[in-house]
Amino acid sequence: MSRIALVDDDRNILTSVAMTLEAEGFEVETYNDGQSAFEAFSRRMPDMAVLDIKMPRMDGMDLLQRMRQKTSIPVIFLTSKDDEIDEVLGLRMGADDYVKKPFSQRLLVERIRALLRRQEAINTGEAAATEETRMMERGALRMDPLRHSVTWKGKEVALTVTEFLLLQALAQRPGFVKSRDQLMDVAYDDQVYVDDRTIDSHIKRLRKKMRSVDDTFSAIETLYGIGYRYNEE
Amino acid sequence: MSRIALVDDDRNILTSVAMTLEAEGFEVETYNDGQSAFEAFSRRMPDMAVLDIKMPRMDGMDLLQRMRQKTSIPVIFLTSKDDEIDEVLGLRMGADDYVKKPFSQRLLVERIRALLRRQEAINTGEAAATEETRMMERGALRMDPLRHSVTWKGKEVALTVTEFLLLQALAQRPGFVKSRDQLMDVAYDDQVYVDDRTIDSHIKRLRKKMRSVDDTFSAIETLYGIGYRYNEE
DNA sequence: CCCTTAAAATTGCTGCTGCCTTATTGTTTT
DNA sequence: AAAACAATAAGGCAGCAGCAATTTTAAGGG
Repeated sequence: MSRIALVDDDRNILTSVAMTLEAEGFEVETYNDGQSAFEAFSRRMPDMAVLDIKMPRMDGMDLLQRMRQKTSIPVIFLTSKDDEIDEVLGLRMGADDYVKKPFSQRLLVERIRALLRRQEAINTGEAAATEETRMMERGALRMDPLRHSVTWKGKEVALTVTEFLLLQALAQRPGFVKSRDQLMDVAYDDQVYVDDRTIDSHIKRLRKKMRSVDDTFSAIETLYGIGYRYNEE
Repeated sequence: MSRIALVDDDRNILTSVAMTLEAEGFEVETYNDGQSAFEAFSRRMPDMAVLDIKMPRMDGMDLLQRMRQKTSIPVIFLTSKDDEIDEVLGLRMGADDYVKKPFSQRLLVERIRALLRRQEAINTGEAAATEETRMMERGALRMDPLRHSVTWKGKEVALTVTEFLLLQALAQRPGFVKSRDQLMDVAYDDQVYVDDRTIDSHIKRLRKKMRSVDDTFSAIETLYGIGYRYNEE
């Protein structure tokens, strides 16, 4: 069974997440800071590591950098601020995934499983089908529901949860209209009513973000009186 | 079966809520503005009314005021801004309840049912036990989960959902400590992790709001290293 | 083709949340 | 006691969501 190292300065995260992971059948070791984790790793390397970015003594970035000189085990970052995410994504510093705080433990477990599966596939020489199958590609749009990451015309676009859900619903069937009501159903729990114009607001912000990548083509079209439609170019 | 009048300028609310209420077995009539509702009411009065505050031609406040000259049927206001709520509460203008937008239809149905029950009890001369049974009283604190309203030392205090849940959990057992973990369980879905300090933040804001009513006594006590405790005076 | 009206886009604002930083308070050690 | 350490409080900030107000765009009727 896989041994997972958990490094975070918040003891509450450590114990709580550790319990969850152990319940899921993983073997877990926990560390309060990068320094002590690093020392332990030099004695015995875990199968994968979950690191908080911000920590006393040695932060997640430093730790990863030093780890990478010795090993290539999968690493997941825990991040709280958006600029930290940018750093993880932008610098391509060797992290395999990241999870934004506050996070659901269910999600973290999913990610861990996904990475371990991929690792397994690599080790046995299989094609890593997991990532490919979950990706959604529609024209120049690539969405990864698991990682919650979106690429538009090759560039990473940071979407909020609501924006992501709406875009996903629209892109699911390019060329078909979706009414605001249908879009609400996707983005909200049943029974919760929000204003029609609120959907418009989210579409507005979506368009703005996509426009910042390419302002010559608008993928989300308005059907006057009906709703919205996603078009491939 | 009860006839309910629904008055709102947003057609989406009208149709959506009307459908729900009809599915719940109510007889529903809808109006786009206060003026037409008023005219209809003068012909035949419904058993109860749900009014949007802000409307063209005649707004909910005006409508209610005119209605009150003829009838005392239960009225629920739909409000979106906090100052509107203050108005409803502060002016005591004869509304029986209010629901904040965005609202869940389930909640609205609950409120309607509650008011109709109370009305029924009044008509038949029974004691209206509904409100009393659902109220929670702990010392100078009164909490009404259904209305989501809180009174501290006689004064209305506006709490957010999270604050309400935390205070409710604490006040449930005066004199007993609750750890941050326990409080998290109350306020958050299972599996979602938030920082310990975030609980502190909510407690901070709770205290601040309660302090603005009375700054000589603090009902929420800190147990160093343990958690928080609610004390009756 | 212009005018009217309805729908949608945009801008801007507010409330809630979560976390960070700094200051304070409480606890333990010496 | 005083110092060292840990936990908490206070203030403040940024992201997100939802809505309102205003402007712009589209549709339909003369």
